[in-house]
Amino acid sequence: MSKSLRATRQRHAIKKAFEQTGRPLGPKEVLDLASQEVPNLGIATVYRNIKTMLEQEELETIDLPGQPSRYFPKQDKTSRNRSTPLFLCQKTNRVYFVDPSEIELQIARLPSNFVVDHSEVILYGECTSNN
Amino acid sequence: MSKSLRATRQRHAIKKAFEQTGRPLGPKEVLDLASQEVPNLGIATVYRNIKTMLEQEELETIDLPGQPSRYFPKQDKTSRNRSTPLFLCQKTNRVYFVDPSEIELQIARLPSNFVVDHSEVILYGECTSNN
DNA sequence: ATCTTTGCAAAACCTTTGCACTGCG
DNA sequence: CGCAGTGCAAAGGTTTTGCAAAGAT
Repeated sequence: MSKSLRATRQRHAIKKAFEQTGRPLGPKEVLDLASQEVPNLGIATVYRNIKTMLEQEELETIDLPGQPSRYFPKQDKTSRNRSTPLFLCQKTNRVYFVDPSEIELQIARLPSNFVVDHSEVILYGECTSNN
Repeated sequence: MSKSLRATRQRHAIKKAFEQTGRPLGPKEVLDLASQEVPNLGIATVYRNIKTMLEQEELETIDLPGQPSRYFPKQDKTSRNRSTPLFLCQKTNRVYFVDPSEIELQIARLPSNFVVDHSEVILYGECTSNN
Protein backbone atom coordinates (compact mmCIF):
# COMPACT_ATOMS: atom_id res chain seq x y z
CA MET A 1 0.00 0.00 0.00
CA SER A 2 1.39 3.39 -0.92
CA LYS A 3 1.41 6.05 1.73
CA SER A 4 -1.01 8.91 1.64
CA LEU A 5 0.10 11.92 -0.34
CA ARG A 6 -1.46 15.31 -0.04
CA ALA A 7 -2.09 17.68 -2.89
CA THR A 8 -0.13 20.82 -2.16
CA ARG A 9 0.56 23.81 -4.34
CA GLN A 10 4.24 22.98 -4.17
CA ARG A 11 3.85 19.42 -5.32
CA HIS A 12 1.61 20.50 -8.13
CA ALA A 13 4.07 23.13 -9.33
CA ILE A 14 6.92 20.63 -9.25
CA LYS A 15 5.00 18.08 -11.30
CA LYS A 16 4.02 20.78 -13.73
CA ALA A 17 7.66 21.78 -14.20
CA PHE A 18 8.56 18.26 -15.24
CA GLU A 19 5.59 17.84 -17.52
CA GLN A 20 6.00 21.12 -19.31
CA THR A 21 9.69 20.97 -20.18
CA GLY A 22 9.86 17.48 -21.64
CA ARG A 23 13.48 16.98 -20.72
CA PRO A 24 15.26 15.72 -17.62
CA LEU A 25 15.64 18.33 -14.92
CA GLY A 26 17.95 18.72 -11.98
CA PRO A 27 16.73 19.95 -8.60
CA LYS A 28 17.85 23.51 -9.22
CA GLU A 29 16.09 23.64 -12.57
CA VAL A 30 12.94 22.36 -10.94
CA LEU A 31 13.22 24.99 -8.24
CA ASP A 32 13.60 27.80 -10.77
CA LEU A 33 10.63 26.66 -12.81
CA ALA A 34 8.30 25.84 -9.95
CA SER A 35 9.24 29.02 -8.11
CA GLN A 36 7.44 30.99 -10.81
CA GLU A 37 4.26 29.52 -9.49
CA VAL A 38 5.12 29.19 -5.82
CA PRO A 39 7.49 32.07 -5.06
CA ASN A 40 8.77 31.02 -1.66
CA LEU A 41 9.35 27.43 -2.67
CA GLY A 42 12.36 26.00 -0.87
CA ILE A 43 14.99 23.76 -2.41
CA ALA A 44 14.50 21.26 0.41
CA THR A 45 10.90 20.84 -0.65
CA VAL A 46 12.05 20.11 -4.19
CA TYR A 47 14.45 17.46 -2.98
CA ARG A 48 11.85 15.91 -0.72
CA ASN A 49 9.25 15.80 -3.47
CA ILE A 50 11.67 14.31 -5.98
CA LYS A 51 12.51 11.65 -3.44
CA THR A 52 8.85 10.92 -2.85
CA MET A 53 8.07 10.82 -6.57
CA LEU A 54 10.92 8.39 -7.12
CA GLU A 55 9.52 6.13 -4.45
CA GLN A 56 6.10 6.37 -6.10
CA GLU A 57 7.80 5.61 -9.41
CA GLU A 58 6.41 8.74 -10.94
CA LEU A 59 9.95 9.83 -11.79
CA GLU A 60 13.03 8.07 -13.04
CA THR A 61 16.64 9.09 -12.59
CA ILE A 62 18.64 10.16 -15.63
CA ASP A 63 22.36 9.89 -14.97
CA LEU A 64 25.12 11.06 -17.27
CA PRO A 65 28.83 10.56 -16.70
CA GLY A 66 30.24 13.21 -14.43
CA GLN A 67 26.91 14.97 -14.05
CA PRO A 68 24.58 15.28 -11.08
CA SER A 69 21.40 13.26 -11.35
CA ARG A 70 18.45 14.56 -13.29
CA TYR A 71 14.88 13.36 -13.14
CA PHE A 72 12.11 12.77 -15.61
CA PRO A 73 8.50 11.57 -15.45
CA LYS A 74 8.38 7.85 -15.97
CA GLN A 75 6.86 6.91 -19.27
CA ASP A 76 4.73 4.03 -20.25
CA LYS A 77 7.11 1.16 -19.90
CA THR A 78 7.06 0.40 -23.61
CA SER A 79 7.55 3.89 -24.95
CA ARG A 80 11.07 4.38 -23.77
CA ASN A 81 13.65 2.17 -22.18
CA ARG A 82 16.88 2.71 -20.35
CA SER A 83 18.94 2.68 -23.53
CA THR A 84 17.37 5.78 -25.01
CA PRO A 85 20.21 7.92 -26.35
CA LEU A 86 20.78 11.22 -24.59
CA PHE A 87 22.09 14.51 -25.89
CA LEU A 88 23.92 16.85 -23.53
CA CYS A 89 24.27 20.44 -24.67
CA GLN A 90 27.66 21.54 -23.46
CA LYS A 91 26.64 25.16 -23.58
CA THR A 92 23.41 25.08 -21.62
CA ASN A 93 24.08 21.84 -19.76
CA ARG A 94 20.62 20.68 -20.70
CA VAL A 95 19.79 17.08 -21.49
CA TYR A 96 17.51 15.98 -24.28
CA PHE A 97 16.20 12.60 -25.33
CA VAL A 98 17.19 11.42 -28.78
CA ASP A 99 14.94 9.36 -30.98
CA PRO A 100 16.43 5.86 -30.73
CA SER A 101 15.54 5.13 -34.33
CA GLU A 102 18.09 7.74 -35.42
CA ILE A 103 20.90 5.91 -33.71
CA GLU A 104 22.45 2.68 -34.76
CA LEU A 105 24.95 0.96 -32.54
CA GLN A 106 26.78 -2.09 -33.74
CA ILE A 107 29.05 -4.13 -31.57
CA ALA A 108 31.40 -6.43 -33.42
CA ARG A 109 33.68 -8.70 -31.48
CA LEU A 110 34.29 -8.27 -27.81
CA PRO A 111 36.52 -10.56 -25.80
CA SER A 112 34.53 -13.76 -25.34
CA ASN A 113 34.29 -13.28 -21.60
CA PHE A 114 32.31 -10.08 -21.98
CA VAL A 115 28.56 -10.42 -22.27
CA VAL A 116 26.65 -7.25 -22.99
CA ASP A 117 23.33 -6.77 -21.26
CA HIS A 118 22.47 -3.33 -22.52
CA SER A 119 24.21 -0.20 -23.73
CA GLU A 120 23.99 3.51 -23.48
CA VAL A 121 24.79 6.19 -26.04
CA ILE A 122 25.42 9.76 -25.02
CA LEU A 123 25.93 12.56 -27.52
CA TYR A 124 27.75 15.72 -26.55
CA GLY A 125 27.42 18.91 -28.49
CA GLU A 126 25.53 22.14 -28.74
CA CYS A 127 21.92 23.05 -29.19
CA THR A 128 21.13 26.38 -30.79
CA SER A 129 18.04 28.53 -30.37
CA ASN A 130 15.47 26.56 -28.40
CA ASN A 131 14.32 28.81 -25.56
CA MET B 1 56.12 23.63 -23.45
CA SER B 2 54.66 22.26 -20.26
CA LYS B 3 55.07 24.24 -17.08
CA SER B 4 57.74 23.29 -14.60
CA LEU B 5 56.71 20.70 -12.09
CA ARG B 6 58.66 19.97 -8.96
CA ALA B 7 59.29 16.54 -7.59
CA THR B 8 57.73 16.49 -4.16
CA ARG B 9 57.17 13.61 -1.79
CA GLN B 10 53.44 14.23 -2.04
CA ARG B 11 53.32 14.09 -5.81
CA HIS B 12 55.42 10.97 -5.82
CA ALA B 13 53.19 9.22 -3.32
CA ILE B 14 50.09 10.13 -5.31
CA LYS B 15 51.54 8.81 -8.55
CA LYS B 16 52.60 5.67 -6.78
CA ALA B 17 49.08 5.11 -5.52
CA PHE B 18 47.75 5.16 -9.06
CA GLU B 19 50.50 2.97 -10.43
CA GLN B 20 50.30 0.36 -7.74
CA THR B 21 46.57 -0.23 -7.75
CA GLY B 22 46.08 -0.36 -11.50
CA ARG B 23 42.47 0.66 -11.30
CA PRO B 24 40.64 3.97 -11.35
CA LEU B 25 40.75 5.79 -8.03
CA GLY B 26 38.75 8.56 -6.45
CA PRO B 27 40.35 11.41 -4.49
CA LYS B 28 39.59 9.91 -1.11
CA GLU B 29 41.07 6.56 -2.11
CA VAL B 30 44.18 8.34 -3.31
CA LEU B 31 44.43 10.21 -0.04
CA ASP B 32 44.15 7.04 1.99
CA LEU B 33 46.77 5.23 -0.05
CA ALA B 34 49.24 8.09 -0.34
CA SER B 35 48.85 9.02 3.32
CA GLN B 36 50.59 5.79 4.23
CA GLU B 37 53.70 7.29 2.75
CA VAL B 38 53.13 10.97 3.55
CA PRO B 39 51.21 11.04 6.83
CA ASN B 40 50.13 14.67 6.90
CA LEU B 41 49.03 14.71 3.29
CA GLY B 42 46.05 17.00 2.81
CA ILE B 43 43.06 16.28 0.62
CA ALA B 44 43.53 19.64 -1.10
CA THR B 45 46.94 18.50 -2.25
CA VAL B 46 45.40 15.38 -3.73
CA TYR B 47 42.83 17.40 -5.62
CA ARG B 48 45.45 19.84 -6.86
CA ASN B 49 47.74 17.08 -8.04
CA ILE B 50 44.97 15.22 -9.80
CA LYS B 51 44.09 18.46 -11.53
CA THR B 52 47.69 19.02 -12.54
CA MET B 53 48.11 15.47 -13.75
CA LEU B 54 44.97 15.81 -15.83
CA GLU B 55 46.40 18.93 -17.43
CA GLN B 56 49.65 17.10 -18.09
CA GLU B 57 47.62 14.27 -19.53
CA GLU B 58 49.18 11.83 -17.13
CA LEU B 59 45.70 10.95 -15.92
CA GLU B 60 42.37 10.63 -17.57
CA THR B 61 38.93 10.93 -16.02
CA ILE B 62 36.74 7.85 -15.91
CA ASP B 63 33.14 8.90 -15.53
CA LEU B 64 30.20 6.57 -15.48
CA PRO B 65 26.58 7.57 -15.04
CA GLY B 66 25.64 8.06 -11.44
CA GLN B 67 29.13 7.46 -10.13
CA PRO B 68 31.70 9.90 -8.82
CA SER B 69 34.69 10.67 -11.04
CA ARG B 70 37.64 8.38 -10.87
CA TYR B 71 41.03 8.78 -12.44
CA PHE B 72 43.31 6.47 -14.29
CA PRO B 73 46.90 6.69 -15.56
CA LYS B 74 46.94 7.42 -19.26
CA GLN B 75 48.89 4.79 -21.12
CA ASP B 76 49.30 6.43 -24.46
CA LYS B 77 49.46 10.20 -24.34
CA THR B 78 49.10 10.56 -28.09
CA SER B 79 45.71 8.87 -28.35
CA ARG B 80 43.55 11.39 -26.59
CA ASN B 81 40.39 9.57 -27.42
CA ARG B 82 37.69 10.62 -25.03
CA SER B 83 35.11 8.57 -26.86
CA THR B 84 36.65 5.20 -26.17
CA PRO B 85 33.80 2.87 -25.35
CA LEU B 86 33.61 1.56 -21.83
CA PHE B 87 32.38 -1.72 -20.51
CA LEU B 88 31.05 -1.85 -16.97
CA CYS B 89 30.81 -5.25 -15.40
CA GLN B 90 27.71 -5.10 -13.27
CA LYS B 91 28.95 -7.91 -11.11
CA THR B 92 32.41 -6.68 -10.20
CA ASN B 93 31.79 -2.97 -10.83
CA ARG B 94 35.00 -2.90 -12.82
CA VAL B 95 35.47 -0.77 -15.87
CA TYR B 96 37.21 -1.95 -19.01
CA PHE B 97 38.18 -0.08 -22.13
CA VAL B 98 36.69 -1.45 -25.32
CA ASP B 99 38.50 -1.45 -28.64
CA PRO B 100 36.80 1.38 -30.54
CA SER B 101 37.20 -0.49 -33.81
CA GLU B 102 34.73 -3.05 -32.56
CA ILE B 103 32.04 -0.46 -32.11
CA GLU B 104 30.20 1.32 -34.84
CA LEU B 105 27.92 4.19 -34.00
CA GLN B 106 25.80 5.79 -36.67
CA ILE B 107 23.75 8.88 -36.10
CA ALA B 108 21.08 9.53 -38.69
CA ARG B 109 19.00 12.68 -38.44
CA LEU B 110 18.91 14.79 -35.36
CA PRO B 111 16.87 17.96 -35.03
CA SER B 112 18.76 20.59 -37.01
CA ASN B 113 19.53 22.64 -33.94
CA PHE B 114 21.57 19.86 -32.41
CA VAL B 115 25.24 19.67 -33.38
CA VAL B 116 27.17 16.68 -32.10
CA ASP B 117 30.74 17.21 -30.97
CA HIS B 118 31.53 13.72 -29.74
CA SER B 119 29.78 10.72 -28.32
CA GLU B 120 30.20 8.11 -25.68
CA VAL B 121 29.19 4.48 -25.65
CA ILE B 122 28.88 2.53 -22.44
CA LEU B 123 28.23 -1.18 -22.42
CA TYR B 124 26.74 -2.85 -19.37
CA GLY B 125 27.05 -6.53 -18.81
CA GLU B 126 29.09 -9.18 -17.17
CA CYS B 127 32.63 -10.34 -17.46
CA THR B 128 33.43 -13.92 -16.57
CA SER B 129 36.72 -15.33 -15.32
CA ASN B 130 39.44 -12.83 -16.10
CA ASN B 131 40.35 -12.16 -12.51
C1' DA C 1 66.69 33.58 -3.85
C1' DT C 2 62.88 32.44 -6.51
C1' DC C 3 58.73 30.60 -7.16
C1' DT C 4 56.10 26.19 -6.92
C1' DT C 5 53.82 23.42 -3.68
C1' DT C 6 51.89 22.38 0.67
C1' DG C 7 48.76 22.25 4.91
C1' DC C 8 45.31 24.30 7.09
C1' DA C 9 41.09 26.55 7.40
C1' DA C 10 37.52 28.78 5.30
C1' DA C 11 34.57 29.12 1.51
C1' DA C 12 31.63 27.32 -2.01
C1' DC C 13 28.59 23.92 -3.50
C1' DC C 14 25.07 20.34 -3.20
C1' DT C 15 21.98 17.48 -0.52
C1' DT C 16 19.94 16.14 3.83
C1' DT C 17 18.01 16.92 8.33
C1' DG C 18 15.86 19.20 12.60
C1' DC C 19 12.24 21.88 14.00
C1' DA C 20 8.40 24.75 14.51
C1' DC C 21 4.67 26.18 11.67
C1' DT C 22 1.20 25.58 7.80
C1' DG C 23 -2.51 23.62 5.88
C1' DC C 24 -4.66 19.34 3.67
C1' DG C 25 -7.96 15.88 4.70
C1' DC D 1 -8.04 18.07 15.04
C1' DG D 2 -3.99 14.94 13.40
C1' DC D 3 -0.24 14.55 10.83
C1' DA D 4 1.93 15.08 6.09
C1' DG D 5 4.18 18.81 4.10
C1' DT D 6 6.72 23.22 4.12
C1' DG D 7 10.34 26.96 4.86
C1' DC D 8 14.25 28.11 7.00
C1' DA D 9 18.54 27.40 8.87
C1' DA D 10 21.93 24.33 10.20
C1' DA D 11 24.47 20.27 9.35
C1' DG D 12 26.98 16.87 6.34
C1' DG D 13 29.71 15.75 2.41
C1' DT D 14 32.69 17.00 -1.35
C1' DT D 15 35.62 20.07 -4.00
C1' DT D 16 37.88 24.63 -4.35
C1' DT D 17 40.41 28.62 -2.78
C1' DG D 18 43.23 32.06 0.14
C1' DC D 19 47.28 32.50 2.50
C1' DA D 20 51.46 32.03 5.09
C1' DA D 21 55.02 28.72 5.44
C1' DA D 22 57.83 24.96 3.56
C1' DG D 23 60.70 23.26 0.20
C1' DA D 24 62.55 22.22 -4.67
C1' DT D 25 65.57 24.06 -8.13
